[in-house]
Amino acid sequence: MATKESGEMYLETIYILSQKDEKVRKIDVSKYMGYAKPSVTRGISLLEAQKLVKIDDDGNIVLTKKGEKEAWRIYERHTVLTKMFENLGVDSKTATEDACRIEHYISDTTFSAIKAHMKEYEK
Amino acid sequence: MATKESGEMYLETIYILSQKDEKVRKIDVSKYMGYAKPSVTRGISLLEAQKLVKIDDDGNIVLTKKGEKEAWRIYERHTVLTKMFENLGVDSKTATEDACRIEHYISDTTFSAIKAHMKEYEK
DNA sequence: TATTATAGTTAGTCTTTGCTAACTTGTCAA
DNA sequence: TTGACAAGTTAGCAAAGACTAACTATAATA
Repeated sequence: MATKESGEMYLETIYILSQKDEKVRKIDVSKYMGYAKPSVTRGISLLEAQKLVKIDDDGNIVLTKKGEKEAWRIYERHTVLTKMFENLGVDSKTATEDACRIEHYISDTTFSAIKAHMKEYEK
Repeated sequence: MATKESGEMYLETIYILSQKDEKVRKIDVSKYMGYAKPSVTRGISLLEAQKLVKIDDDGNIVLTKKGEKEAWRIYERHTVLTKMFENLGVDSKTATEDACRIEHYISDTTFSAIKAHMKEYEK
């Protein structure tokens, strides 16, 4: 899983957009992330090279099994971290922003510990 | 405080080394961080330009008031985050590694919330 | 004093990841 | 059919931040 921050953001965006809309094109990613079209072209092509997404015949971006798994991994970090920060009293906006930055840097070990703690806390 | 990850790591390293040894030179930073000497030369010169450190007549790196404050800010994040992860059951090594990556990305707001929570928890 | 090792610098390279400019392609309407 | 617009690509630039190679300068020792 050598995906780094930039790639992870593209992946997460594709994941989020495909929850909302059935079809995701590069222009959607471009608009959502606020990146120029050529940046997206390249960003996505790197994901393609890693077999994380493919482009179907109509030009839609489709997550592969592997991509889906990885995207979920990041998205889960995002939601759990956001929740944790909110539980600590941080406002929604800041909690999301921080989660969005930190999600790329937390190890599996630490994330598991956080998740376990949250589960406990929920009770 | 527009210092970013790389600069923050140099600053934190200087801070840590100056706790241990009275004098800190670039070569010490180089060895501690595992970076090549020219990288350190430039890294430190960027800190100088921001008035975060200065080089005294003997070539020692000295934190300015501003640098000291900023270094402490980062170091505190480091220690508090490490402690938090350890409290959640994460092993020392992983806790430190994660803290070290995350310390650069956490907002003041969220960090304050974490600190408050830890203080509560200590009781 | 001359030699040598260590610290530090200069110059220039590489990778990542954003950008703009300008082109191509495909669709839809006048 | 032609014109125009939107999506996407190609080519090349820029900044950050690491690197190596090779130089200089300082300091200690034979």
